[in-house]
Amino acid sequence: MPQKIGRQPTIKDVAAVAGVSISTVSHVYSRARPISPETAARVTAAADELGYIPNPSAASLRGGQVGILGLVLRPRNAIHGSLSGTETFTRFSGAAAAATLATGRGLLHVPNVLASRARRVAMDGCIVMGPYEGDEVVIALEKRHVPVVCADIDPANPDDPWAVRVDYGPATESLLSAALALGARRVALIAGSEANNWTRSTKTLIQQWCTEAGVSLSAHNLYEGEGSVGAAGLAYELLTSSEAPDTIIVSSTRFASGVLAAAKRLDLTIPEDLRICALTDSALTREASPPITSLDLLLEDQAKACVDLLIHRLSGSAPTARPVVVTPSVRWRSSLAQIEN
Amino acid sequence: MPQKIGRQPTIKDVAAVAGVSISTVSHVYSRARPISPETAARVTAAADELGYIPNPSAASLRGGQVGILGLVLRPRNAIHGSLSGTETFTRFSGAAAAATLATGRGLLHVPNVLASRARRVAMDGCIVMGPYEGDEVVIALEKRHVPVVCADIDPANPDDPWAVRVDYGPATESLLSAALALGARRVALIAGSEANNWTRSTKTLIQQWCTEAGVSLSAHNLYEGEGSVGAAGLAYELLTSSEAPDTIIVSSTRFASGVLAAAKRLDLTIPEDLRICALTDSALTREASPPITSLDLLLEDQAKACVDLLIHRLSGSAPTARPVVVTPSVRWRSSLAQIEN
DNA sequence: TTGAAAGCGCTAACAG
DNA sequence: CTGTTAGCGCTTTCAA
Repeated sequence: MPQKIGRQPTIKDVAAVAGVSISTVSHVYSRARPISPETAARVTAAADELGYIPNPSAASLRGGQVGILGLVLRPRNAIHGSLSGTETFTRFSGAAAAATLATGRGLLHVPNVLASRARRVAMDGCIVMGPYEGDEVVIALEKRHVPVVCADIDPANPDDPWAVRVDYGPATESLLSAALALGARRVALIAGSEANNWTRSTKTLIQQWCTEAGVSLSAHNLYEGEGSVGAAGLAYELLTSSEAPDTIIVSSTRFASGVLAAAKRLDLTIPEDLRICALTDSALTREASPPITSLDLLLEDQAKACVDLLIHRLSGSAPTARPVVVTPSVRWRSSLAQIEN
Repeated sequence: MPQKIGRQPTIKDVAAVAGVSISTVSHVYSRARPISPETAARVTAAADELGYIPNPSAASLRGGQVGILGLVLRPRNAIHGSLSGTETFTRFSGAAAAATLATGRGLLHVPNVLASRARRVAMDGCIVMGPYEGDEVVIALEKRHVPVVCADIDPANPDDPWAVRVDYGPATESLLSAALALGARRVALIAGSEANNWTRSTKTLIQQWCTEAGVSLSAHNLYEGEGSVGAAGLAYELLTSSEAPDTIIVSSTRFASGVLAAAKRLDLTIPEDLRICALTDSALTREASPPITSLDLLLEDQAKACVDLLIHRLSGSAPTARPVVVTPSVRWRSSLAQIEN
């Protein structure tokens, strides 16, 4: 019986044309059981003739996987910001896509999990980048029975075996040591306002280090959306106060631009009068004058590790014995030079 | 009857607990018909209790859409190259993701459509960026009955109503006019080797313009993978030949870096001795010394237009009366200054 | 090596 | 406003 017009051919049509049962056609495509070469050829020919393509939704309905890994970028400024401000996210997404595609799966930017108006989409598992403390997206996803892997831990869930951990310790420490060696005595931190581990953990590390080293620290939080203008204002205020810092650490690279602007306005020489460094890297710090020393968060490594870990999780295996850790490194530039040994 | 253990709750379980029929449960989620508030509440409560989530594969099986738009980046150097070389693709992907998410759908990086080992994934439609002439991916997708929208036309299919067109004419023209006004008499073009419209169309436009303007042109093709090193070699060769160009137009921004290196090696002053411009833009041209005049392909506009056009196509509407066109603009920098009027 | 048949979880007539 | 029921297209036992 020929294919009915106006309808996409189904496995039934192919079976009819090839003169076999639908289960045979199914097995030709799923390769789940041996099919004689002749039969396979007949089926393939019939399928080609009809333009048959297995329907992925139907194929996965029976409990199979859909071949899609989800990705959710949590930081509020992801995607919607301008290019330079979102380099972190484009680097991560691009690397995650490359790693996922290499496995034959697709990578999906998942529509807002918390919005009831957004479509519910099928996925085998999901990567959540930069989860907040007790992240509601992670919770919602788990409620949907979607296995999740996080890039950087949820601060409320530090022992999650299904997170790729980011160890900010070594890089933060060498940043501070270098600053100290260069004469830093009064450090100011302009951190973002997001309740994620990057913000939290670096802040804690810096506080601890300063306490131990006997270096004074004034810590400030600024919403990332304030951008360079907001940071310039705050930096100007700090730098003209009676207890002006000699070193400013910023989280976002836009904040770095702002601090640079404030320093210029005050005619401060960098790094002599003021040392600056940033806790992430982008074109804004690389191409600033002077270029700004920054943490490279190794987003490509993080993304690749997340994809690997998620696939591991999907295989049903137990978590790896030791956690997956990525250790950011410092990109030394003239705004805060490395100590020569 | 309580939910069987070890199994995800289905619509049936919810119906049983809520004491309603499965179609009622279905309609509570699909909102396809009115449900009394009380019933809806009972259903929702039961669903919450059981942790029920509608299965997206089953929901779409009936012929509905899956809420996913696919994206395929055709140029060979997409994704796999280094960051600066792939700014084009990250800009496009990021913008496409943002535009898609804004509609409540997800954006999927589609696993290799041509590889039989890659998973077949469900999608409602697909954006193909930078199709080749008679692109086999587009053909394969259409064979799968996936509606396609292209970013930039397939050179073999110039009248495709389902493509977002990129009009390179005005920008190319003003680039060349500026070069002429600055004394250009011998132009060299180092174009990429990809058989896409960007490569083809800009080359043709440049050839035509040079012929009409009586400017000599030597056109060369170089595989994008040769990068700046390859371009430096070719540029050095050209610049030391008896008929050295006074203006070099490159397609990729890596080629621009190479030309710059060759010029430096030959101690040429830019733009006095040699004028340079690029047919796309990236950090490599923005941050070069001197900065290099480039075409901004307005990837964000292209991506947004593709998402809109694809959604239009999915709605079953006829193509728009007039084609969707994006017109790139020139970013004037010192390597080739704009004419003052 | 192949076929028959029972679903997978949900949607959408149709009936009330 | 709600229930019944027949599939959506495919996978997967169970038989042969």
